[in-house]
Amino acid sequence: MPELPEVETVRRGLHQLYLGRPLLGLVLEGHRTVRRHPPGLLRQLEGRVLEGTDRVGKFLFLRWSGGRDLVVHLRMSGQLRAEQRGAQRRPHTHAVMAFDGAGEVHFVDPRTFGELFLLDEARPEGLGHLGPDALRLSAGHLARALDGRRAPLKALLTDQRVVAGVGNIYADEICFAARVRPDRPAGSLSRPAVARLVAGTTDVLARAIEAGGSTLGDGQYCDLFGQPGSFQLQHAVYGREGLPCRSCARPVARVRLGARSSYFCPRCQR
DNA sequence: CGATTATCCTGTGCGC
DNA sequence: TGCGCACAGGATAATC
Repeated sequence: MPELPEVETVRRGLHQLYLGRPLLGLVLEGHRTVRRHPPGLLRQLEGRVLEGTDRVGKFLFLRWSGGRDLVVHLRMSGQLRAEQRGAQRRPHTHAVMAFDGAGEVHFVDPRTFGELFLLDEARPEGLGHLGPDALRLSAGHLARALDGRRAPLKALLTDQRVVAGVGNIYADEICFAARVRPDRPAGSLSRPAVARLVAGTTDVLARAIEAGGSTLGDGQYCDLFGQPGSFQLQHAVYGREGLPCRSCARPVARVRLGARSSYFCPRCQR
């Protein structure tokens, strides 16, 4: 599932392929992909030049000449794929952006949770609720966010208002790196544990970006070119229930937090 | 207010 | 073989 490292990998691909290219056309199919404002507003992007790309958490930004930002969120099953001009659309293709001299980008999303929207037109509040991007997380901010909270640590690590970009997979990997159980009450963490979480966040996400993200067995995530990531090969705990901990060889445990599976090493993580 | 649960959706893989 | 169902999970609305 696309989390920060996967979205960053896609962003870099878009930047590499399409920066400086004019958008010839943007075609939408279906009614769910643009839902924060009238879909027709996207037509104002046609003819504009892609001047930059950005990312906050799992939100991807395409910045266009004239000062418009198209926001893309892949949610769980969304993909952006680079295609040749006029390429056949695979199933669940909901948007096609054609670039002058650079082929097309297809937005493919079987579960239709993903979305596109123009930043200025977004309702209700835009993206102002997002916490700091996970790569810019500070110990002070995290300590304040966790202070006094009884909810499981992982619930706050995956709360985009606390820190933007961490989802179910990387929250488990970060907790392992910090040697803290994901089900610990958030407010019970010591100051050193919070510091380890911040360091673990930076380290895990940076290594995951380096590896092109994680592609699980379902093959849901791939980059613009259809290539899977390889960070799953380095996962310490996620998806490894019963397998030996890479550090102490004890079996990795799985618990459910909320409705999500969470993996941890009962010995290495307290 | 904080914490939990339901909702959106489809492909996949499992048990019976 | 086929059917039903649990599961995967990001963000947000609803509810406790």
